[in-house]
Parts: sequence; C-alpha cells; structure tokens
Amino acid sequence: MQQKRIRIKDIARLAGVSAGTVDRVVHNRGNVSAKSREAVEKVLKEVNYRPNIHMSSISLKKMCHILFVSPKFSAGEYWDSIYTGILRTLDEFENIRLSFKKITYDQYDVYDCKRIYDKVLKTKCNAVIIGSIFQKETQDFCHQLDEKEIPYVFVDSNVENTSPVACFSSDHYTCGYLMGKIMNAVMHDNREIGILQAMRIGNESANSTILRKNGFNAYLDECGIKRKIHRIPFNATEPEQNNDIFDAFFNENGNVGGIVVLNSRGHIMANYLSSRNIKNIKLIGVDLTIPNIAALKKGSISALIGQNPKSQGFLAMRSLIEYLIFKLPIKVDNIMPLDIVTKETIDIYSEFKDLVYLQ
Amino acid sequence: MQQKRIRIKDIARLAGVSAGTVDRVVHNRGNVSAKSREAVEKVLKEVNYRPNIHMSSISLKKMCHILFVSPKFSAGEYWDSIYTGILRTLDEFENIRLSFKKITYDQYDVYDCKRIYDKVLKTKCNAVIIGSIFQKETQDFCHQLDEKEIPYVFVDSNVENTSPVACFSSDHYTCGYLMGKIMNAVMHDNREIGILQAMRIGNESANSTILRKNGFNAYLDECGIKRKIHRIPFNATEPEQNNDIFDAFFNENGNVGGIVVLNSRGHIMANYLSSRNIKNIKLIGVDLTIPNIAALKKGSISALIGQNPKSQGFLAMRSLIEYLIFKLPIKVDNIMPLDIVTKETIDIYSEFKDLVYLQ
DNA sequence: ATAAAAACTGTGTACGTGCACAGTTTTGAA
DNA sequence: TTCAAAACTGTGCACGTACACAGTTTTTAT
Repeated sequence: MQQKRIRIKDIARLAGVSAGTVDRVVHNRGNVSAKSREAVEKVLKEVNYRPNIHMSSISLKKMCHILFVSPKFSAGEYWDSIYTGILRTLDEFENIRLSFKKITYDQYDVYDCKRIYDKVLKTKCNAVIIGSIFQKETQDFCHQLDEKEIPYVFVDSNVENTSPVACFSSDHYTCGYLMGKIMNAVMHDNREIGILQAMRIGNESANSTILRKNGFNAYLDECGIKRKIHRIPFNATEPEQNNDIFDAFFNENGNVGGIVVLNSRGHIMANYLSSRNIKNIKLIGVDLTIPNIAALKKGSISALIGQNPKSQGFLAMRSLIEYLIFKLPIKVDNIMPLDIVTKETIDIYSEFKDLVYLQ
Repeated sequence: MQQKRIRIKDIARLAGVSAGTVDRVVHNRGNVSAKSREAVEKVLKEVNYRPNIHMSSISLKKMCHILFVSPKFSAGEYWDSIYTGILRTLDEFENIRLSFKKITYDQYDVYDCKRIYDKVLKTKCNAVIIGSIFQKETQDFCHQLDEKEIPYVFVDSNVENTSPVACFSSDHYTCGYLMGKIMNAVMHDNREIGILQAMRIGNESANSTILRKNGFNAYLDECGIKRKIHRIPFNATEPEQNNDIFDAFFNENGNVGGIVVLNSRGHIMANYLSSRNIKNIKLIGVDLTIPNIAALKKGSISALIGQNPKSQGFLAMRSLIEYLIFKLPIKVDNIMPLDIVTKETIDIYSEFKDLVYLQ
C-alpha cells in the first residue's frame, strides 16, 4: 500500500544531475542548462513527482506576504465572515512563514476604493485576495498586479477580463433565480412584488445585485408569472432616510405582497415593516448576517439565502497557499453553494456553519 | 506577527530537563519521575505548546493501521460516498505512514455483521471507523474495542452507551421533521400519506429510519395535520417482490397523495410509480445516490434530503488522524447538515458536492 | 589567447520532532 | 552492604526539502 515515495534525490540520480539542479527545475529558479532541464523534466513526468509538503513547509525560509482588500466591515457582517474564513486557514497553516494583513475601503465610495488599490500596489506583497465591488476599478487594479506578476484571488464575485489564480463566489444569477422561486412559493395571492436595490453613487457597475435581479426576473418569466414588479429605492449610506422613502413607496403602492432585497440589508426593510406593523408582506433576503438572522427568527423575513462567505475566505486563502507555497494545481472557478435558510432551520444551520467550512 | 514558535527544546530548557523527557511527557510515554513530569507540564501549560505538525509527520516512524467497517456498498451508493470521503482524507495525508482497509458486512444479516466484528477484533489495528446498522451488536463490539483500548469513530449514526473518539452523522430526527415539512409544502390537497420503511430480518433496532419516522410524525403533530398515514411494506433484500407488494397496497388505498421513503431506496418507489404510470403522488426521499438523483431529475421524486456522507467520511478520518497522530483535541459530537435538493438545484448541487467537503 | 563574466552545477546545512539507545540514578531484595 | 533490576534521563540520528554558497564550465570581450 505505502510504497516508498520518490524524493528529489532519487530524481537527481535518475536524471544524472544533482539535487540542487532538480530543485532549480522544480521551482523554476533558472540557472539550468536546457539539457539538464529536459532530463529532469522527463524524469519528473515519468515518476509523477509530488513534493512532501511537510518537508517543503519546514524548509521554506522566505516570508510570504498576503493582503486582503475588501469593503469595510464590522463583526457579523458578510465581509467579516469571509475574513473569518481566511483567518481559519491561517490558523491551519500556522507553521508556515506567512504574514497577513487586511486593508478595507468604503464600498459606497469609488474614490476610496481607488485610493486603497493604489496603496496596495505600493506595498510589497506576494499575493492579494480581492473582494471587489467596482468592476472597472478592480480590472485596472488587476492589470497592474498582472504587470508586477503578483497573483490574486477573488472572493464574493468574479471580475471579467482579469486572470486570477482562483475565484470563489456564489452564482448570483442563480441566487436571484432561487429568490424568485421561493417568493413564488411563499406568496399565496396575486399581489405585487417589490425589489430593493441599493442606490450607489456614480455609475452602477455590473455587480452581484444586478445579476441577482436578472436571475429573479428570469424565474418569473420562465414560469409565466405576471405580477407587477416595483423597484423600491434604498439608501445604503444614510439608512435613517429609508423610513421616509419606504413610507412614500407604500403610500403609492398598497398592493405589494412580497419584497425581495437583493443585498444583505434585508433586515432594514424587515425592521421598517415591523415598526409600521405591516405583517402580510413576505420578505426574502440574502446573507446570514446577525441582524438578518434576528429578523428571520422574529418572522419578519421569510427566508434568507446564504452564500457561505466563511468558506469562500477559507478556500481562497488555502488556494493561495497551495499555489504560492506548494506549487499545486488550483481550480480557478469555484462556485459556492447557496443555502436556503428559514426560521425553522436557522438554529441547526448556524450551529453547523460555525464549525464547518466547505472545501 | 510571526513570533518565534516554542520548541520541545525550549520547553526542556525552561523545565530544566532534556528534550527526551519533554517528549515522554507530551506523548504520555511513561518513564518520567513525578518531579520532572510536573515541571514539564507546568511549562507546557504556561507556553501553550503546540507541536509543529510538519515535524511530527516527518518524524513519525510507526505505521498506523486504520479499519473502516461498514455495510457492503457499490459505486454511487450512500456508504460509497462515506468511503470516498475517507479516501480523500488519506490522499491529503499521503505523507504520513498509514495503512487503511475497509471491511464490509451484509446490512440485512445481523449474523454476518457479528462475524465481521469478530474478524476486526482479531485484526491488529490502531483505530476503527464504524458505520453501524445494528445498535446492540455494535455496542458489544465497541465495548470489546474499549477493553483493547482501540479508539473508534462513528459515521452515519451514533450508538448509545459507547465512548467513541468522535461521531459524524446527520440528525435523523430532524431529517424526518424536514421531510414532514416538505411533504406538507408539496401536497396541495388533503390526501393520505404513505411511509416506506424497510422490513429487516429479526428485531428492528433503533436505527436512523425509526428516528426519521419520529421526526416526521412530530412535524405533522406540531402542525396539527390530520392526514391518514399508512405504513407501506418494503422488501429491501428481494426488491423484485416489491411491485406485488405495492400493487396490493395501492389497490387497498386509492387516496394516497404523498409517500415518504425513510431510507435511501426512494428510487424503487419512484420507478414503480413510473412503471404504473401514477403521476399525482408526491415522493420524498433520503440520500443523493445515483438512482435517486436519476428519479429526481425525471421528476418522479419531488425532493431528496442529502446527509453529506462524503463529508462524514472525510471528517471522521481526519479526526482520527488528528487524534492518533497529532494528539489534537477532537470534537466528539458532529452533526452534519441536511441538504434539501430538488430537480432545479440538483445540477449545481452535484457539481459542487463533487468538489466540496465540509470541514 | 587570455581574462573576466556569465551560466551552470554540486554540496552542505537548517528545520523540530519521534524515537532508539546508551547512560545514570533509584529502588528493593538478599 | 551489595548488586541486580527497575526507573529514569540525556544524546543523537533520520526525515526530505529549500536555499545559500562555493566550485566548475562555458561564453564573451579584449
């Protein structure tokens, strides 16, 4: 069963070179003649060499600097969960020489994001984990990373026209599609639907919210559902203004029976409905943040979709380490599952997800 | 950030003994005076020593033999998924000296199970992963393992009055409860419900099926649902006889609108219904086996509950390694999540679960 | 043709643990 | 008191890799 593993030394012998040369080939360090390299590569292929990761870890002398760039977050929020997942991986690889830092920007201020991206580019680091909000700015950022040959990994969502080492995100379109399905299941009448989407300053780039909206509409179309759909404005930066906005909306539209919140702020609408004592409107949201869970438990949210952010962070960091340190092949596109959570399942779900990471 | 890790050597110095003595204390190998042990233990506590896992792996000389005892299985079945998970862990720890063997019994023949258990007890091994069907026999088996001080881990379900290192299973009661909830959601009329449970030879011990039934009934009770419920007999050992059994049942009970299959053989009922061209009966099943998935995709099963068997195997094996090799603290009770899968979500679910393990 | 530079190659060490073995002290029986 | 056995303790090696450094060969410039 446990046949003797092939070592660098064995490969050196088979290829008729020294261990140092094999090492140079394996790590692509240069200073190897074409003849030697070919000989070594031939043997490597023949024996399917896989380095002993324990020995690699031990012998690694270089310090590896990794940065996490993401929107600002507080405890229990979506991005905090991603961060927690990253820390979990760091804990697992505590015996490897790694330095890690997070650096955050205001997700409602594209200029702050740019500023932070520039700051990162000036920092000496070996890899970046990116939580992107602004498509175009992130593209530019990535192209500069490409130039500097700094690898990067996406969490939360992919960014087009970039070449990340890996991407860990849920399928936002399917998320919206699922929300349509659930909304249709929980609304037992023919009333109208409201869609909540954040008002963002400047041009609204193709982000997760848009994809979710497309998925939501697609479900309704496919099923031939002909409910009237309203867009409900929503102020993410100044939440205290929302009560007035919502009041105005419901004054005009009295026949709304279901609301879909396409970002993680479902609890704001939930609390509004509670405060106005409106009870017959079904609410579907995204992300198992602490306030969302509270609203779910109270019954003011009917269902939440979980995107497994902790696992995203965990896996992103792990992929990066495998790529950087262990030179292992990495799967680029990784779609995380969407969890449907209701009042009845939230407790078992929470308990479980506290302990569990997907891998 | 990366402060110098404390080594065995450092502890030896701090405790005023040699590295060998520290090693003996850490691994509980005896041959240490009370005075030395106390000194070392004091330092260990103070510095919160955690051995470098890579060095441990490298230096470990002993071969560790692990056995997996489970019901017989073929490719794509429930127990095969658990096995696949175990193999995944073995792959991850390929650099550790491990030997692994599976040994299976007929889950419908308690005598075969006993015979296999006896065989295991005669084999020299360091730990056992147990997939239990027969409660009482497994208890006896475990007590004998206890005597021989051989640690064991459960997958699929827990066994009372035993002291496993860990247990990885889903909550079968909640599974049944969920099935009740789903059944209630998909049945849009007041027709009756059928429950399928395997006829097992000899005494039917408290297994997962019974727990699921209790959960199912509990949901209906809680919601005050007053549907008539029938028990449908089911021959697991001779499936070709089931057509006649089912024919007889449906002749007598024409008003059944939903069927719950409490084991992984939902596809058998699904195929029966298809063959008789019965279309208006909703079917809920357990486990994402290949034939069950096929029936789900065809639409003859409305929903399946997944128990994450791959993750169970993966985690069980990993816990065992952490316990045996790395002397890490292990969480004993580990409840795996239940996934609700429908025709719409099966593709994304399958693709994902092929790559993903919970951890 | 010769020296210098560049390209290439081999050797040797550190990493921290598990464990074997040799060496030392304590215990206990005669 | 003596000596063997038991209990205890310290030393040193193997594990396979990454990487530094010294040494060797080839190329290039004069």
